[in-house]
Amino acid sequence: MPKDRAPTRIQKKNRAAILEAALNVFSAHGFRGATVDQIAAEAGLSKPNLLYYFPSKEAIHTALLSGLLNVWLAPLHDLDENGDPLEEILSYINRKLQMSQELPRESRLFANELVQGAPRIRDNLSNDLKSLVDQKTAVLTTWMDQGKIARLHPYHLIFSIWSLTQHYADFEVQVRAILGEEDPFEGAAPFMETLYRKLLTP
Amino acid sequence: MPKDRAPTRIQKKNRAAILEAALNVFSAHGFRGATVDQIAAEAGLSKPNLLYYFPSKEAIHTALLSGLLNVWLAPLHDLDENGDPLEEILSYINRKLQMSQELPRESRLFANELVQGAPRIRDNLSNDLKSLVDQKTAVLTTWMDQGKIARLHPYHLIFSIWSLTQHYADFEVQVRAILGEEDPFEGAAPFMETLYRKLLTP
DNA sequence: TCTTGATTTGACCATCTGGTCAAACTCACG
DNA sequence: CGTGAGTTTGACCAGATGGTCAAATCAAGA
Repeated sequence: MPKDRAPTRIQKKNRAAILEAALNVFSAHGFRGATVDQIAAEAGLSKPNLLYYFPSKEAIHTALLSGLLNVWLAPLHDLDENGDPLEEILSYINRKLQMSQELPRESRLFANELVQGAPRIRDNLSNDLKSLVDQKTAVLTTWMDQGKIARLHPYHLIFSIWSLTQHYADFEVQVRAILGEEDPFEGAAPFMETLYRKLLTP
Repeated sequence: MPKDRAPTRIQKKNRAAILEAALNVFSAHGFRGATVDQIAAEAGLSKPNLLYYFPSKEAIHTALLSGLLNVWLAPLHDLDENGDPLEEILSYINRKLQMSQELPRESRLFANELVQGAPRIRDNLSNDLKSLVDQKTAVLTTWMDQGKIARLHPYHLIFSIWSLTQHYADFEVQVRAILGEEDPFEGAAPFMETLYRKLLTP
């Protein structure tokens, strides 16, 4: 393990390669289903070499998840209480849908973890996520109080956005098995726009 | 392995115990994350004894999945083209939501499999599932043509129902982390009823 | 170029895991 | 109660897996 100095050129390159490989492998097979050998091979390193950069399989997973959590929550963070309510929400939905399209591995990484009870990120859920959601549902509730959007259960409104957008990444095989050649996102975007316009119009 | 005669009392009891235990373990840890020892212990059998009833870990998983696929698809199968369109769809949604509540392990079993690319049930998706969905989307399209429900992309309408209802089972930890003590399904049912009434009203 | 710290690796280890097998035990039934 | 089929188990195996370590190699600054 290198000293705690500034990372060298090689360290930067290899750490990045490892995290990229780990994202591939963990998102496709889950934590338990992924092997260190697999990640090392995909990163173009030997196993001992990989373990020179991260002390354990778990450490790689943790580094990956905590690094991505911010990326993952950014769209919700951006929801602006001073913007136009309907447009803000629709824009949030579009960003989430775009992330499902452009970052499906990240989506499945979290899905894998959550489906199995989130044993390695439970704390993040109860703390960071919970407080962010509480903050934003307060905004939603204000908008409802002002009659700017329809009155709905704010938590379930958020859940619906998450589940609908992430479905296309998390269950991509199923979506593709049913749609065949048709591009999932081409239909998804207008469907969701219609859905939330109808739902949120007071 | 016993002969292919009618199963004995002990065979029935043990096979059932194994499948029940396997449902617990596979749904909580995924195929790769589950161990035969774990399933055996949970079923109250020794590992060799378990492997006397099923030839391999994979065989248990297959038996479990194929046995549950019918249960899982039954609500969609029941969608009746001769019923009242809106009520039929709302009733389908309620049954799906109820399954999420009463059979969360089954939901997570499929979710685990799907998130990882459904390596063991790909065929079922492209065959059974695809044809059932095609059949039912035809019904939905007819209803739309007749102006009885709003015109929407029928596949995405189905996806939305799946994702919204199953979200509460598959990502239960997350839902609970955010809702706290509040019962998820108490809010989910009316939320979804409102959503789909607004969405489907022409 | 030399030196020193950073990087890489082959060999190795303990444990876990799916699966096998022969021997022992139990049960139902004539 | 004897017997043969059905059931259970301890001991075992091979391969996979996470991780270690000392030795070898490499890279960059003095």
